[in-house]
Amino acid sequence: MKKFTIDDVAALAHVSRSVVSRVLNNHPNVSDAARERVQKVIREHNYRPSSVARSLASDRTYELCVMAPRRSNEVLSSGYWALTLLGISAGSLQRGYFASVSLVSPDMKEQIVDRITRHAFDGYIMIAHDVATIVADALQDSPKPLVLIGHDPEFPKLPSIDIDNWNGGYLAGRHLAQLGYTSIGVMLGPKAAKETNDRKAGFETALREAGLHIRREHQAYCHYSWETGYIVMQEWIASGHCPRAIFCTSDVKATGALRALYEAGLRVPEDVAVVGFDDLPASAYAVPPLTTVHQPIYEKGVRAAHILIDLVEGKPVPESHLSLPPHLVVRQTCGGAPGEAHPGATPAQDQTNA
Amino acid sequence: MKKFTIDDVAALAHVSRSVVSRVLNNHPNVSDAARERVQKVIREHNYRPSSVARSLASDRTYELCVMAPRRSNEVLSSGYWALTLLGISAGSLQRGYFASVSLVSPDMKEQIVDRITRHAFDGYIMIAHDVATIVADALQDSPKPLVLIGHDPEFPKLPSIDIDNWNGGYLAGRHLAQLGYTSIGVMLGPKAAKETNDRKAGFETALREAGLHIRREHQAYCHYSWETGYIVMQEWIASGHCPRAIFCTSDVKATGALRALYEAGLRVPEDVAVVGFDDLPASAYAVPPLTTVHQPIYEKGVRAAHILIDLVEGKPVPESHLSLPPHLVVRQTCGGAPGEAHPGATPAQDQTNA
DNA sequence: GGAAAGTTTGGAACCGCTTCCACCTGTCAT
DNA sequence: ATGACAGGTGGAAGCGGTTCCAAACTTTCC
Repeated sequence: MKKFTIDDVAALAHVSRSVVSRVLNNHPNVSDAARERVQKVIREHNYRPSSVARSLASDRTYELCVMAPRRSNEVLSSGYWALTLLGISAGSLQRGYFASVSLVSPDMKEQIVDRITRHAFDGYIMIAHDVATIVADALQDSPKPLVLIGHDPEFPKLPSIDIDNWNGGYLAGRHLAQLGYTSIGVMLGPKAAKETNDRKAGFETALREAGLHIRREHQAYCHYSWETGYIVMQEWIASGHCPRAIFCTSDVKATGALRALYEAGLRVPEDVAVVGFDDLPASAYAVPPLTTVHQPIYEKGVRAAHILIDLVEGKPVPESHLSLPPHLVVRQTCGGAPGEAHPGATPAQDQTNA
Repeated sequence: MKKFTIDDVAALAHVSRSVVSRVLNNHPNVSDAARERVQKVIREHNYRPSSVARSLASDRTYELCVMAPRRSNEVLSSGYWALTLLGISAGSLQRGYFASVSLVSPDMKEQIVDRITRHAFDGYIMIAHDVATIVADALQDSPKPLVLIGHDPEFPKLPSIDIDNWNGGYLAGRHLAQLGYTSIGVMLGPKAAKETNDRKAGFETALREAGLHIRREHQAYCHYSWETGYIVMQEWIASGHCPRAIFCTSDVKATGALRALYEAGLRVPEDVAVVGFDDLPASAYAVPPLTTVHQPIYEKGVRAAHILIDLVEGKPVPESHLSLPPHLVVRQTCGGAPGEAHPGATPAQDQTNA
């Protein structure tokens, strides 16, 4: 069956294909009569212009490429990733673009780079910096714009969006200090990451303000995964001098720690208090529901999409490094004032409403 | 800056563009000398053919469209979705295709359908049937193949891949019955879904074989979400005759139930035993670690991709409704023989190794 | 009434690739 | 020698749109 093309529409509407094209693209200079005839034909035959042909001619694809790390399945299945993508996708759709994901891993580099550089996208979003290092060389002389989710000092010129990690750490530290905990441990992220150091610095500042400090052995650097949280916690418990409260720089690690505490027969928060970071949708349903630092994951995605599209369309982008504020969500893993309600009893719903 | 095109390559290699095209597509009839010259130029100038132009000329895009429900964020952030996508993406990549996701929701129907029908994809994969109902009319006369993840009697002619849900339910029922539980409740999925009924039938068969049955009030139909699991469990607890063991047809609901039990001061499994369904990566880190029916989510994705690509390439597809076997993963929410190790101590890793 | 300006139109080039076809070699059997 | 046939090559016609340009048709205004 022959495809129904713009020429068919033109013929049936008794106009030239130029007119049809103008109708398709909302150009002003089309007479009402012609416009109506064309629209009627389009409607009746359910005609859709080929995006491929259109892209070739106009050098615009309206496709955005989001590159996410393929990494361990924790990152993906924790919900962080899905929520980010959901945000990007929603933001793109609002502006008439589509976001499509490429899972990037070092071993697939060839294929990914190949695809990415084939002029099929109007712009790129990278979730997490390690993606950046993988594809950086392939993209560095790309004429297409690129935005990063998460600041990365290695790529100072790339527009990026992140949260105020220092403040996030500070909120966690102040909460623990205010509740009177003094023996405090911290499970950080990868040592090299900027966000790790920011969260750590904010956290330590809060403790210092309360006259506290963290013992060397209560400080661990580890990946974002359930397993590492679980293992580190087990080690602390086994060591005999387990901290009374811990700050995990991700909910996933906190969840792993929760399991280790449960298996060791320790109660949360009576024996050990826990505060996480991220406020993943699942964290409201942890046992006990997790007190954590909320970051607007979904919104980061939406904003990243808008920034990128502004760049694509040549609009001025005010700030090149945008920072969103985190906030503390108090649930049940830190105890707190007796009689205090559990503000986290209902999971945060804000993220899907946008 | 002018783009570097096939004609530039041709000129530099002193051949016609036909020859370059043949080299690009591994056509046999090219002399070794010419092939080498072309490849050299390609390498030196880092030339990449435009996928857009190529698609227009060949009517093949090597892009697969995967449609996932936009729905509530639970589905997305539970990991089920991400794992499926990961599988599809891996399966596609193996065959030289790319999978890109469209989040489908009724309110976005216009835009989604518009995009989907613009001849930009070689084929489609639908995750979950409700997606199918949204876009079904738009896609029904599409010449491109389509595969479904999850059987759906409404679309009998569509190739699909699923697990043996009946058997999954049976495994859960038998486990509970063997452990000696007699007062058993069940949280099912949406009433209309085929998988709900299959799991229910298998579960009930196992109970019947043990001479057991489920009381009317211990049977609830609800969405896949933490919240509904939480609420239903709370209601059962409040009713005064809470079942001694429950089967939740998704881990997400089971996790919600776990929180309700925790908050009511009930111990798992001592007071109430819980068995889930899915074996999401997070479930190994639930408190307590969740006993559940494992389904090969990642593999379903891989297989779906392969089936679709076979269809795209005109290869014969042996079975049109493929079923994969589930299996039981015993962890700590059901109790069990004393002294029995916890097989779930380490989370299932198989899914990412493929 | 006619020039100037604005609106609407169709023709044609072009985007970068694939693919059909005709043509030109050289090899081999007759 | 002559023909048949294979491998290798370049020319040219698409694929389905956008966009520039000039022509034709209106309207406005002196």
